[in-house]
Amino acid sequence: MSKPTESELEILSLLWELKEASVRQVHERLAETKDTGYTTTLKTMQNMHAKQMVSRNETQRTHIYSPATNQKDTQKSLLKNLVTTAFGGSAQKLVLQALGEENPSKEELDEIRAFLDQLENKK
Amino acid sequence: MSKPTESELEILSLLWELKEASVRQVHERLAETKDTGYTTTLKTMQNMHAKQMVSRNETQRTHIYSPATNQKDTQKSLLKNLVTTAFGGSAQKLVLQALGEENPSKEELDEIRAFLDQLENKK
DNA sequence: TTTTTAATACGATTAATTTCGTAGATGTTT
DNA sequence: AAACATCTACGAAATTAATCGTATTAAAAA
Repeated sequence: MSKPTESELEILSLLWELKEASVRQVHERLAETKDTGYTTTLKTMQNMHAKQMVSRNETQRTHIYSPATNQKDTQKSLLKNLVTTAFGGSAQKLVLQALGEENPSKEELDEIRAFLDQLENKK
Repeated sequence: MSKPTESELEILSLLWELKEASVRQVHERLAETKDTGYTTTLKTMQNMHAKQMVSRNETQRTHIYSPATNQKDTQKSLLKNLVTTAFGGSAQKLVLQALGEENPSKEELDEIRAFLDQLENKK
């Protein structure tokens, strides 16, 4: 399963959120931040379908797309890629940097602590 | 400051590590994992220089390059980009996912805990 | 001093990605 | 039914990124 391009990832991300959507729906969301034509979105989604990155229901004239790639796996590989290319291979550094930027709430901090404990117990 | 391409990031990353290096030195490191010609590396580094992504000392025949973009800032913007495109805007999710993958040592876990405490005290 | 080695510059090519126009089909409205 | 709107398909242009070949110059070795 090949790495999604930047444009593909934008769309994939929307599909993860929406679970399923028509080209029109995706396009309208994209249009909020981007200024490209409808057929551009269509073509990109067709490409994604050809690559089996999304599946689609063709029983209606308006096709309905849904993600075919697991969100977790994709996130995992993108993260791994970022860690090796930008963080010298240290996920630790990435985590600290991300935490520093996020300004997390007390609840989020506790959630992370709980997760850390859980990881530690596994050893 | 524009986003580095994939190839540029590989080089930038090496320069962050080495502080400064000639094209030859960078190329030899790249050659460990990649199979492209010397002039490809050279050209990419020249492009980076044109974009002011790196600076170089030209007093010697062999130019010495160093990063001109701050590592932290670049990491920050790449992280932000990944969070919005792949993690639906939630840095929290990214952190948990990264931790889950990393299988961190006890020491690293403690270091993260210390950092969390520090963040909490700031509130 | 001649030859060889190692560097930069730079254009050109190839490859990948993004974008869009147009044709044709199928619904929808009047 | 005619006009209009909304789809998909598909090719092709435009843009961006990556790769390399060749010319030239400078240093090092013979």
